[in-house]
Amino acid sequence: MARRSEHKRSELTTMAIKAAERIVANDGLEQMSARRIAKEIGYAPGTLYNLFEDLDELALRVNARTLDALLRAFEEVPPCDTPRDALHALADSYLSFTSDNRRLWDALLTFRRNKPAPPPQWYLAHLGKLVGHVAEILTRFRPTLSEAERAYRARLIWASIHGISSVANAGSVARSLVTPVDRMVHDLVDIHCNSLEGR
Amino acid sequence: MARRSEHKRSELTTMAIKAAERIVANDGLEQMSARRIAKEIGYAPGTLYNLFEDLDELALRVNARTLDALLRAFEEVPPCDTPRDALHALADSYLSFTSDNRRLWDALLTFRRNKPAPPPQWYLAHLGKLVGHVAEILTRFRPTLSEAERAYRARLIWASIHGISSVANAGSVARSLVTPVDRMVHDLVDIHCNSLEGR
DNA sequence: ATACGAATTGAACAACGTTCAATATCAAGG
DNA sequence: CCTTGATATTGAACGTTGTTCAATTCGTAT
Repeated sequence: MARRSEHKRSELTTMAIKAAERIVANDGLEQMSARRIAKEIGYAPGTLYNLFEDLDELALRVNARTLDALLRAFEEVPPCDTPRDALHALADSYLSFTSDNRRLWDALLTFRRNKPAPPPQWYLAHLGKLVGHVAEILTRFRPTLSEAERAYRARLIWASIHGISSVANAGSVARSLVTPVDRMVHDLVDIHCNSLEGR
Repeated sequence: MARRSEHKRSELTTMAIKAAERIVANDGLEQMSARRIAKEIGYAPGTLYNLFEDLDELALRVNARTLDALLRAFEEVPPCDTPRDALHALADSYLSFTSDNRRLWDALLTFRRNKPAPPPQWYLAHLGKLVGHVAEILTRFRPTLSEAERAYRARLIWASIHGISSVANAGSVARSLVTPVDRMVHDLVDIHCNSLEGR
């Protein structure tokens, strides 16, 4: 049976992605199975393989939407008077996003391709934008900093905060070591700011 | 067939753990399957369930050995003149351990119990010792710091470095953002030291 | 109306963790 | 030495999983 009239291919694709996203958000990445997605959109499992290469690709698409949402949250952070406040605002936005979307964020952190492959370029582009928000603030701290140094510094800040938050969010080893997360991130941002302000 | 004469239960247990460790170290956690472990030790899959509750328990035992090894590496770090050097030495030891034992460390970071359960107490004890090494150095930076504050500060340092290194080591999202890891960790340690030294 | 291409299906395959009745072996008691 | 009871071990089986693919069905163009 071919029901090409009910939905066009593109519709079907987004239906599948949204169903997968719903499953991940509610029950976690490990519950996102081909059969369950298929059931939720009313198609057979095999159909998914006409839309996507893998389940991996589908998971990547879900993660892409999550990254997009975080990026949108960043763009809605109101401007601040001081760069220090701006960094704190960004970090707060980050933290509240990851706690509001715990399972989706967890999926982003824990997802692994089955066959090792380099991350898609749009993935890296998204990350670049995220770090770009930090880098932009750095120009206010130190306008004379070279482009490369600013980018590096932004990555350093981003990675250290992302690291703490990921350890806290993941159900992994060291969760108990990063409590309270909020204060730890706040203090870490302060330390970075102090370091940027000259000394 | 019951071959109780060939190996006693405890021997069999360590045989299984070591086989599992070998598999993880060579081919990664995802290759550690009951059937493969059983084949490597020359027993049937079912036997493993006489020794361990789950495969999860077996994975935990493997991770325990990895944590032990890291702890031993920490204890072999030679003493340093300044606390700053001591922190750097600790961080270097951490980094070289995680890169020398990439897959084992990765297993530690990515492992998830199937049925959610609180981490065993010895797990937390191990982590406590790791952070204890940092805390000890902090007394040299600021002898007057209260016990609680010192512990918190140690966790902050440890978690931020662990975070960066885990993001770098994991095949996850943000790997490209944490290059070069060595320099990032070094700089981060320096920033923490600066912050501790007063400013 | 017919034929062709493509979408869809669902059964099938291999692999996984886990269970459990059946079996083989050991240790002890008569 | 044989019997008995307890326990270790097995391997087939179950229910999952991702993925494939021949068969089927539909839309569209001729």
